[in-house]
Amino acid sequence: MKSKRKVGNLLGLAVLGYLVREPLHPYELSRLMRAHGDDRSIKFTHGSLYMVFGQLAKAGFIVEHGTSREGQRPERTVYALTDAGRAELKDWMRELVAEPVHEHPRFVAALSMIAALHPDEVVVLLRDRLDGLRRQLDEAEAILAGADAHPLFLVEEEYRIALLNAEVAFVRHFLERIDDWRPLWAGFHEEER
Amino acid sequence: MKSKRKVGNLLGLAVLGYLVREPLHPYELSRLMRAHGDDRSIKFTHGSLYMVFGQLAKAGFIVEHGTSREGQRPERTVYALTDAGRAELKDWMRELVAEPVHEHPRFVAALSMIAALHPDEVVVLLRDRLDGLRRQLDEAEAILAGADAHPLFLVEEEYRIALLNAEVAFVRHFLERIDDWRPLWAGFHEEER
DNA sequence: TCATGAATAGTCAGAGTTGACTAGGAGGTG
DNA sequence: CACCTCCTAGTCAACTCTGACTATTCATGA
Repeated sequence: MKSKRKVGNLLGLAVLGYLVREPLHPYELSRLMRAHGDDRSIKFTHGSLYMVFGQLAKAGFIVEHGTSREGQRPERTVYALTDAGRAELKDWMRELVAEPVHEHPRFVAALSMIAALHPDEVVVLLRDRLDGLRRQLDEAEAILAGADAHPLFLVEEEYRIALLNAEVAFVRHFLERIDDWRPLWAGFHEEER
Repeated sequence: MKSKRKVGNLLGLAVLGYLVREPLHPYELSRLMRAHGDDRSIKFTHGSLYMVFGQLAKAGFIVEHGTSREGQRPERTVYALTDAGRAELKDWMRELVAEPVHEHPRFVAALSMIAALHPDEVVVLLRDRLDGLRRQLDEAEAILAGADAHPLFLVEEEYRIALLNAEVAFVRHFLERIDDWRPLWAGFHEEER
């Protein structure tokens, strides 16, 4: 019942998604994705891209579609999608949309151990965090405002903004309650001079 | 300027956080963490725990504190925190609380390629997702209601609930707008029979 | 009392990931 | 026209992680 995907890296999904339109070589895809800002949505380094192409080929989702060369540049291996690849793309997308998965954001880890820091310090740190969240919100809103694409293609940025706003609200609420908890909380830190 | 932590796995942070109270051996910590429900906050498998103990020891954050044995059970290696480990715990916690980091949830990847699916199908999938989110919310709320700990020690569950609610609101809003976008969106899928 | 299963304690192969490195071509500058 | 830097295209070693596996002991009950 453990049926796992042959390629688990979400970068593989992006590769399938681009190859559905036209055959590409890894380096060109790398430029396309950077230009399109896909590194905001999908973790992606230059090195892992070649890995993923190899994995997708081994799994039969893509095949070499010949090589091309431009000027005296090195030869480039162009890949095209297979039918199995097209099917995997659809199936994978369906799963990702329909099934929310319990994830592990870093802030959750920190919150679960927050009592390890003194409340006075936490107040300062959370204010810093609010500044950082504000910067991320500004960045995301600038992207929404500056893009001329249809909102359908910016929906992931809207989602990110929704989560950031929720986090801001949570942190503010947390800050308000720290005073009530201070007596108990500060007690854990008494032996520290 | 790239200063990286010697141990990057957040499970290492949890280990430091527990050892600050008392020396433990890996297996016992494993039980403690499961009993405390820490697997909801920190990704954590039995195997990786031994890895992380090894890494922390190599980095000088913990040291062997002798071995113990109970009955005829196998001998257990007990570890204790060092001063460097105590410092790392504080420093790491400060970073995690103060600096929000751009992360890559799976749903963001799916949203960034959502046009690859037909809008009629997306409507169905998103309703499934709402059901799943509802289940996760019920679970989290049951944990809040059933625990008798001080709210300070449940704050990570409150954060999770805040994010889940934000996602529910986002998905509902998305569903409402699909009709407006349908003409354009369905156009991408015309050539498919 | 003997089997069965659950808990204890840990190892390890294989898969995945990161980031640094190579190596030549194109473009710009003084 | 010599030099420098960025771009193109890809490889690879080292590190990390996952999950399956081993081997022993304790508890249960038929």
